[in-house]
Amino acid sequence: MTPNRKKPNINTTPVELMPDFQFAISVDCVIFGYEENTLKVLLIKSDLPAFANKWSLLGDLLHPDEDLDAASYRVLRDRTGLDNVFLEQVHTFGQVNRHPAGRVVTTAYYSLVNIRHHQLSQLDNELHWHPVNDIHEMAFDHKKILDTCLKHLQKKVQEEPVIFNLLEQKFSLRDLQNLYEAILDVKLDRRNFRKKLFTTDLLTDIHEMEQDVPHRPGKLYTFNHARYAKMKKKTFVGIDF
Amino acid sequence: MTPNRKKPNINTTPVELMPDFQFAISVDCVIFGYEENTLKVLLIKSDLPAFANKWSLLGDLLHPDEDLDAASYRVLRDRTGLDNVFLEQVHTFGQVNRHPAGRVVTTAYYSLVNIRHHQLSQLDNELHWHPVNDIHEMAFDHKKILDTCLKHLQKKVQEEPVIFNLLEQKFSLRDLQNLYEAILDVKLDRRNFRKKLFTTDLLTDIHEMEQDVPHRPGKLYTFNHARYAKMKKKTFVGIDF
DNA sequence: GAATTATACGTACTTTTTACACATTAACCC
DNA sequence: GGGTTAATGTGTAAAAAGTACGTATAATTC
Repeated sequence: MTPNRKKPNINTTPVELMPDFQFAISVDCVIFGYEENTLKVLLIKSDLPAFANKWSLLGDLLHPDEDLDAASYRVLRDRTGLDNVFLEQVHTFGQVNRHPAGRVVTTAYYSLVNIRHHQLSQLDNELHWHPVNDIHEMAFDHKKILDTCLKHLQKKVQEEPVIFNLLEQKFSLRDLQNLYEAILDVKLDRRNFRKKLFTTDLLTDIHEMEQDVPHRPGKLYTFNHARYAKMKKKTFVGIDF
Repeated sequence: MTPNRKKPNINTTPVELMPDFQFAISVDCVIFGYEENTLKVLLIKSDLPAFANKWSLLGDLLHPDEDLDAASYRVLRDRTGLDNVFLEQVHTFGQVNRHPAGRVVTTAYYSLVNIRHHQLSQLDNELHWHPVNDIHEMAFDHKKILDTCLKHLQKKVQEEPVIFNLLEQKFSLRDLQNLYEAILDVKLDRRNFRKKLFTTDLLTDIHEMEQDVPHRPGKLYTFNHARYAKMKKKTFVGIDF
């Protein structure tokens, strides 16, 4: 636990650095979005020859004077222009040979963003939203990271109302149900879904209706952040397996 | 994401190493045990002057040719002599100044062991089991790590039957309930607890009774690993917040 | 052997989950 | 403009799970 070495500086010899301070650390962000009834993830074409034409998560190396969490926020901000978005650490991947350029341990985060709230940088023409279910091969161990984050998301949306980060501010119950179904990959009963959601008391009826839909328009709601903040956290004590 | 540098070797200059490969990575293990109706954690006296007389988690630096998970298993094996025990990654802590010796990012794991199944090394007279609730100050950011892992454990024991790792192979329902109560810090109704546990069908009645207890002896049970393995994982789909 | 204490078991009540049916509204098509 | 289509909006009964709680039994202690 204790690296009894002084902080390396420009005069530090390699021998002094070795073997403890020879690691690189990166963060990788699984940025989820939702569009056309489909859960998507933002990917970039890998810039490594070893992974030519493979898609890669958005990541970067941790800077020497940067907190780990800050690095993931930086990646997200730089790539999407978005700030103050939902971002959570999931898991750290540290297989010896996971990166061809050397020993790079990476910490995976996932983020939930509203696709329409940002513009992909014009410069980033290698950046694209991909339906999560269409992704089979990726660079590095990124498929494994994606799978891990997706499982985490599936669990999370059932425990906390983070799902609203993926929707427009105003949404119909149908939108919300479609999104749950897309993430969880299940079909839900419409009537029981509505009942359940209304008992949470977190939806505000804004007395507006959907516009330009080719069927009877549904009511629009917003997520009541204030009420959720005040909600006493469910001190769930049960055994459930 | 791409450190375009060659793998460092003994001839690599510091300038080449900087700034990417100047991190150290450690693992820290929160090793939980259960004794005298109390949840405990295995700690060691910090060997850093900066944290003299503070207690510290068991950890070590990641070796250059070692998987991250392997490092945590190594720490556990070296310290407790135990192998094949429950061990799970929880979170990675990467604040810039969390370690006085330099930039060390640490990945926290927690483990559940049976205190009586191992002997603390005679050499490790600085190693002790501490009641979790008595710990207030620790070295580094280890108190925060401990708290994070404890919360994780509290959630986990309600979702999966990992708790049996902390008990003897044979245990009474009272033992089991006491342990749940110690971990979750709640009082449970004895009758409902029994009912719930029996519906899981994971306890095997071995037709033995407690010995040498100063009251009516209870039946002893074992955890049915085989049945749990066969149990189809509860594909829980619900919204619960 | 009476008092104490913990085990073992059962039942009524409440809450949550699940399954399922019908009327309503707006767009579309002829 | 009226019938068709496809979605929204609401209600109710049965099943399952969770909660509260009473009493008999077995072993120890004094």
